[in-house]
Amino acid sequence: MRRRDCAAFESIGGVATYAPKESLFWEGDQADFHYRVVRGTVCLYKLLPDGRRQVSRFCHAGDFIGLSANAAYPYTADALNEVTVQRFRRADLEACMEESSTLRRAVFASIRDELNAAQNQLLLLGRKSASERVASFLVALTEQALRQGGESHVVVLPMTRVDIADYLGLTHETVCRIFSQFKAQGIVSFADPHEIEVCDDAALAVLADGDMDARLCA
Amino acid sequence: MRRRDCAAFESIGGVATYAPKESLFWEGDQADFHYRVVRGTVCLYKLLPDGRRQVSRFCHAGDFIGLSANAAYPYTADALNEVTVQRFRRADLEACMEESSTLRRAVFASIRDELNAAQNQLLLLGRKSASERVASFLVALTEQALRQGGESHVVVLPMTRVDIADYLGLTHETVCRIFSQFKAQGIVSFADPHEIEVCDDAALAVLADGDMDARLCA
DNA sequence: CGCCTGGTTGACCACTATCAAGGTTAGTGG
DNA sequence: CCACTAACCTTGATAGTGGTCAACCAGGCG
Repeated sequence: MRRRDCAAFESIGGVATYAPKESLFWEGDQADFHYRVVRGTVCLYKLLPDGRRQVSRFCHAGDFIGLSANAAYPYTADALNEVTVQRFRRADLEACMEESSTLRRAVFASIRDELNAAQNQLLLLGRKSASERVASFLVALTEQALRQGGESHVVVLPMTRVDIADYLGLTHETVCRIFSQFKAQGIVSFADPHEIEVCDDAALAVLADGDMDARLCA
Repeated sequence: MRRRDCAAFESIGGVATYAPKESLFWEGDQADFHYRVVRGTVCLYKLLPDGRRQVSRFCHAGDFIGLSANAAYPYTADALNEVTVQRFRRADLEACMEESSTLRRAVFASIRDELNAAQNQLLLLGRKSASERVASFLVALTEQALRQGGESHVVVLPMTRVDIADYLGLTHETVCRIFSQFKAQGIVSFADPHEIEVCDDAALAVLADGDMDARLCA
């Protein structure tokens, strides 16, 4: 989105900040606002009545939140760390979209990316083993770090092991064990559990989806 | 979408038919077309290199296919039975969307529904037990049958046990076993494995997500 | 008639969840 | 500055759900 195309868009959005563990909204709340992450990481999740939790997405700078909502939010959104967001009244964003085809395309592209990511996650949850899931997670994080201009192979994890487990459909114990196993195999290395250095990204890519071709691209 | 709002939309779409097991397109194909199902059921799925398969959606009459595609289709689409679709050149549909805000809203609502469904499926695959998955599947099918004006409690399954298993992240043996178990418990009943009568939809709803409140709604 | 696909059921086993204990770190209050 | 506490992380032992392997049945089609 070029600046001039979304002057109205920029103007309708107020800025809000949230402390770690604070909720932007709860599943079932009336969805009056859309959000866009400016800084920090937001965790979106659904709960079953007995407390089982599935994290559907971690949102980083630039990501929209709430685009898929109908009347009510279909998930809860928690800030994982210090988070800054733009916040728009839904009606305002929709009005703006009527005006600007550029904004329309941006929003459309965003929701399409979200859908693609969800479909990849379906494959992960439905068919991958625990170590494949963790490897896929690390691969996705390194790719994201690269896109954001990161140079080193160190991935920063703002979320806890429980958050990761609830994202990957595992338990936190299993996530721990597999991180340890990858460490023992020399695939990753870390002292701080929230800063993981990827030592062998080719091996990780192979583990992620059994694709031997990934090695050729290394 | 009212008829007059989408005259152009109707006019750009050619009609195509596919035989059972025929593919509309393959994952990785250049995504030149969008589709809309008129009749029959289409199965969308992704494959891992070793052949493991995850069905991401079954598409019925009215569903759009391919809206989430970027340059390439992110999944393969197979006809499960005799299928009729409308087929649009992507560029044409996009041009039409620039013109008609009604079409835009319809497409947007469609992709939003798809995203919501995917997020529910994430919860199912990540956190539900085998019997909860099968129960959820049957509940979704009965709800869909109701929306389509169906009166009886008989659900028609155009897909095989393998398709269901690949949708629910299980094996076909497990799906069979749980159908048999539900039958033994008097929750469903069937002679033909593709026509399942739901005898106790309240029990099914409870099984689907452990929500005891579902009983109150019965 | 015989093959092939799809469905069902059983026996066994592996992967990952569960339960449990201990370690580390950060934050808090004395 | 240090003791205390509460999260969070890690590792081990055990168990259970669902996968794997195998056999058999039914129906459709060449």
